[in-house]
Amino acid sequence: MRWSQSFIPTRKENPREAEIASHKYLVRGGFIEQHASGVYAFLPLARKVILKIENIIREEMNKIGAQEVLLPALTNSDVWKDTGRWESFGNDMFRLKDRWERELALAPTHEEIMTLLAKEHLKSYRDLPQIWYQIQTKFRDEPRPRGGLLRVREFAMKDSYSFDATWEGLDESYQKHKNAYLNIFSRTGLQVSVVKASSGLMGGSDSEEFMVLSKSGEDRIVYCPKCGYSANIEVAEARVGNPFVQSKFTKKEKVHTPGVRTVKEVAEFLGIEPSLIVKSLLYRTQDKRDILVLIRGDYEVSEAKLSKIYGQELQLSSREYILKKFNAEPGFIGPIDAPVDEIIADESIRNLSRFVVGGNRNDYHIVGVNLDDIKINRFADLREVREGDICLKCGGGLSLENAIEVGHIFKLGTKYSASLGAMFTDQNGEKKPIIMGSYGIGVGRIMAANVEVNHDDKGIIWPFSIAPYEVDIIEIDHKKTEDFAFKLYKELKSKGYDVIWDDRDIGAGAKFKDAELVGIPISVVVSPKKIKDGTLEVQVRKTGKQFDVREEELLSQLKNLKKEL
RNA sequence: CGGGGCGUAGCGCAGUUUGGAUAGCGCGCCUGGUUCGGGACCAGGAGGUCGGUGGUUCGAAUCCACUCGCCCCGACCA
Repeated sequence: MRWSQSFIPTRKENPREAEIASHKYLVRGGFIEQHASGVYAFLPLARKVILKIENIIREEMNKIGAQEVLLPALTNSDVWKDTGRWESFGNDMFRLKDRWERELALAPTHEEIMTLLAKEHLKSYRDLPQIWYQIQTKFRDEPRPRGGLLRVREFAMKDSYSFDATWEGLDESYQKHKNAYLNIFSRTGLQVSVVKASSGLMGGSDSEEFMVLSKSGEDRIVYCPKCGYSANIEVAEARVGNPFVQSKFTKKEKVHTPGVRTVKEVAEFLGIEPSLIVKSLLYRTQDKRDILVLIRGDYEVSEAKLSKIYGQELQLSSREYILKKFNAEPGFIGPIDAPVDEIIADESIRNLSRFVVGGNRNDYHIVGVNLDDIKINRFADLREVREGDICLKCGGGLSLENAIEVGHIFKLGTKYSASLGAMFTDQNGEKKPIIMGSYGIGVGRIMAANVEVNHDDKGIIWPFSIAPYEVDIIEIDHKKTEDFAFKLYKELKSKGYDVIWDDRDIGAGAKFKDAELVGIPISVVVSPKKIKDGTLEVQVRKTGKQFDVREEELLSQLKNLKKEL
């Protein structure tokens, strides 16, 4: 391709709305253009990158025997109602009506549609196992799109689904996907951590996420540098830092604590550690039960864990509601004689004694409290793991890191097959629900995460495998070297390189800047002076190295560079 | 949905506090010329419903109300 004829609208300045590197550079480099919040147009360069990523995905999926399909994005509401997700997806699902007022949805994912297809055709254990996948646009009405391509409302996803007759078969299909995913991410130039994850709306048992460590990521993962344990913070488990503590108070009594309502203030006021305070938080379930959550003062409640325990979203109660219910400010509520339906306590308070709780009356706390003084309905792990907590597996100290989720695999089991009646007949003539798995990859996120991880202050640094072009032929003075450059261009193309020829009649500086911004791995500079001596200059984007090569050595040099990049 | 911010030429911004005449600047774009190894220079030029609607006023980019859109921080997910 000639640059002069390409549609590559690069810009000198950062777009107003972009804050993170991938967003800035993808817009500045002329890859993407925003159309609406969380909706982007993909211009030629981005399209090329995406196609390269998709092809790598296809190769790896086909390698494990998966077959590509393409299902509708516009779907009938019935299927969603059958599995209950018409309700549970809530506002995240784009819904619409046709001219006959029939309800439709733009599919946010395809478990239902795939399962229906399986139901129609997979009738016998002889038809199993199967793996079907597609690369398709999904629609989710995200509450808050952000970070350019990191969180959008319309996005390409590779989603695959496995259908097995046995649980062992599911394990195998799952493992195949895991291996394929590791290949895909490594081939697209990403280092990923595989972490235990919450299965959320998908349901099912095991699930793991593929995470790219990046400060722009909106997920947080916990990992143990010693033994390699890693998990999404939503499900991460750990032992508390200092497990047994007893306060200086020797008997239970009410003390006046005027105006001190936060844990920090109470700790300072009473002269004790925050870990000796038991924090009480009031939550409300969807079915309107009041749950008092108790947790050690130096920890935060994980609402993800809480929701999992109750199987529904819990809402932290408002100040107004607490005032009405307790006749006290939120900072002063406590578990003793609390007017609630249930008291649930985090494991972190199990070993405490003579601790401090709210007095359920403004400006009062109760000190010297023991667990016997409280009627706790149950204990559970409700804590959000903190930096420095202790690894359950090896006793090492845990670390926290931000990450971008680029893939997620689930063992679904029979949730969808059972509710939609996708049954097969086994060898004994028994009808059983098909055992399923579902596996997703965010295609656009691979692109964005790549830029997050691979960039410098000049622009993007693509890995060779997914670069929009592999080689950029840069002419210093187009008028003088056009014939030479054209020959070189044809030659490199004939050797299979994806090459762009910067034949524009503009200053060399601008061409270098564009090449760096757009992130083409290798530039070959054609200078009128140097070609007289039979040399060309090679510039390597990643290392910043520049060196001259003899014309006849160019191809072998490129071959070597290709291996490294 | 709660909190914070923004909307002025294709892009990035100033002007709004304290209302006033032809709404500015840089980049980009067009024409001519000189240049040609790190976003060139000179000369000339085009380009605006000041997000929208309604109001206040002799007069609104500027004040008021409503509204639309976008970004960032918190609860979901690829």
